[in-house]
Amino acid sequence: MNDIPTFDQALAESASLTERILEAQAAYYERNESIIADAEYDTLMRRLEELESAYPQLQGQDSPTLNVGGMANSTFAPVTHAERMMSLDNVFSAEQFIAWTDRILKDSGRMPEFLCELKIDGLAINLRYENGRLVSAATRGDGVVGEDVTANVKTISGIPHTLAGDGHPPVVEVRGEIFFPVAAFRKLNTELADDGEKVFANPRNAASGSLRQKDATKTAKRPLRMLVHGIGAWADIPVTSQSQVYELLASWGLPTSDRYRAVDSAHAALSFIDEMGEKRESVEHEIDGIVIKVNEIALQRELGVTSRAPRWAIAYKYPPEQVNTKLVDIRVSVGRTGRATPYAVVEPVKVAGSTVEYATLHNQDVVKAKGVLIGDTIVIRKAGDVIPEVLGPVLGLRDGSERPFVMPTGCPECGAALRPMSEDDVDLRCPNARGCPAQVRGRVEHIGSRGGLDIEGLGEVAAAALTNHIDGQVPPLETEANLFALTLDDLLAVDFFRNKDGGPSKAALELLANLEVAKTKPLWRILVSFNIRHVGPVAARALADYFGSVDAIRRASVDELAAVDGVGVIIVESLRDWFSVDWHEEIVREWAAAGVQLATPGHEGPGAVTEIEGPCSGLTIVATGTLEGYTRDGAQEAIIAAGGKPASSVSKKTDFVAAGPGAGSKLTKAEELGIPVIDAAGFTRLLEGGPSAV
DNA sequence: CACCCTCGAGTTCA
DNA sequence: CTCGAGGGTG
Repeated sequence: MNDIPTFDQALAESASLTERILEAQAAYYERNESIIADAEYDTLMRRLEELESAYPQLQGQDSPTLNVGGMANSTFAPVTHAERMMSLDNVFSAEQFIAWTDRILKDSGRMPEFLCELKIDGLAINLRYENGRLVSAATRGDGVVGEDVTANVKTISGIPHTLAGDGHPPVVEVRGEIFFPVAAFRKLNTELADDGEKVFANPRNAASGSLRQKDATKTAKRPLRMLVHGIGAWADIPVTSQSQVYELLASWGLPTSDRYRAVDSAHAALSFIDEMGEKRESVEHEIDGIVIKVNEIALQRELGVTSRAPRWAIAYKYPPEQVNTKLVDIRVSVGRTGRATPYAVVEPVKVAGSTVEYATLHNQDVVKAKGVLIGDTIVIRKAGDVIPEVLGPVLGLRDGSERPFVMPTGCPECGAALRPMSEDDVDLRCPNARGCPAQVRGRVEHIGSRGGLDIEGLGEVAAAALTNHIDGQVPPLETEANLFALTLDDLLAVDFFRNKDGGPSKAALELLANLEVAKTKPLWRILVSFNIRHVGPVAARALADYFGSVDAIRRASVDELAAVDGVGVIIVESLRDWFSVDWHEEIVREWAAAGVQLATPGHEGPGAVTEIEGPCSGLTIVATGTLEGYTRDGAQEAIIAAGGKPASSVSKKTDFVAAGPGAGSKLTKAEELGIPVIDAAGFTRLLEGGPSAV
């Protein structure tokens, strides 16, 4: 049975499967009787797993699939909860949420106050206090019977062994969530990986693994945390609202979250949901949604519960960062260096805000390592919230029609035989550097890019228009050698640069004007535009500063080149290789002939570079995020002008990190290393007055 | 020679 | 942003 229904069908089906499985489990574990055959139980379980792998958001933490094997092979003693641990019903959209609030409205006759809180993606735990002393801690299990993890839970800091204050009933059960803080989880995984051990798939698994240690001293070493969010039945509870429950729990010394908000309309609840959705990443624990509860306790009692969930609360589940989609095809693209890169073509799907159609697979080894077949259902996520990444296939959804990817032997664009360029190169490359349209296009685009000559009007589309061979016609550019010799007539031969009336398009005029401007750009940009392997902005700058002209670099000896800071044997080799190719010589010749400035005016010739003296001399500064008043490149230039060194990554050697809104991992790293972080205003002060001005 | 710091290259979508 | 690899340093 491999047919996968739509989300709505899957939702309904998984709910009914879950119910039947839980019933069977309850009968088995509580009353020791089998109400369905083992084989049928297995079938239900497998089907549920299948649905959950197609729609991961269906897998709530109380899903029976997370408790495979039940208590049978557990090393922890079973504990029967005094009161059943309920789960929550889920909604997946604003519409479904409104439908839920409408029902509350209908059932109660008024729109109540709601309490919104984060739904922690951790492990549900029940703490039992007798006369104020913690006597038992148990996992949820199937809701009725859980596992006794008291010894382990007692090692978690922040969980009181004795309740503070008084006024607690003789026996009280407190419900909450144990989680592994995200930052600590990353650190743990790095350490595990360094030691060659298996890493945890996510913080919840890490929490689960850490809690279920036989040896509680191991649990103690893991930085688990807990937040409580509920209290078991208590007939004459001395408070009237859910928010007061939290105050009460906090007054007993229990850890409660401060990220909750009481709202008086469904609309306001949705705002909270949206707001937290955006802040999702900045919370210390993973959240998979928002829990909305009716705040008034009297009304909670009035609304009551169904067999498995209260009617007075609901979980709004965020769309997952990981989604499943179909791998339609694996194709191969060739970049400016000739490298042949396989990429996944997938059925378009929304992930973390944007629709993904393509995802790189890097090279054939990666395709093999990921184990994906064309036709597979695969799991996709956004790495760093931007770049789609294929995680792997959903094996349970294969039906036999999938086929493996075969790396082509020829270049998809020019047909030349692909081969590794050196002996231990895993990448296959198209050897036809001069004639392969894909490579010429890629190089021309690189010349126009921001890191290159920054030519507006020479982007992806224009580069393609200039280099595409259509119906065997010779394009305006055969190689980049002629780029600066382009005339209006050359451009008018291509549709892209013509208006409807046959005249030159705005793009054509813009390109010609900007090519003219580019001719006098700094020497390092020219070097970057040569597309010499291993020579990017930093190496190009070092070379340009030291030698001052293309000619001086070409004539320099190996030793002279290697004397430049940041240039080693590999880069030297690469430079000499480049200059020894005759059609590269032609690029230099033609560009010079077209008036491109191949030397820095006023440069004294090869020699040590005099350091710029400035307020930031000797400082290494990293700029990240959006700094008001600076462009990305502008910030770099400003650092150099002030005598500082702009770096692209944060390390112990970094002196300052200038971070604006949108800063990501570099900011985190800076905080980890205790490096001073400054904002845009501080950055300006630093540039003008040096470190003491900050 | 083993590390750590950087850089280069490829990457997607709005 | 991430990965792999070049360059420099102890």
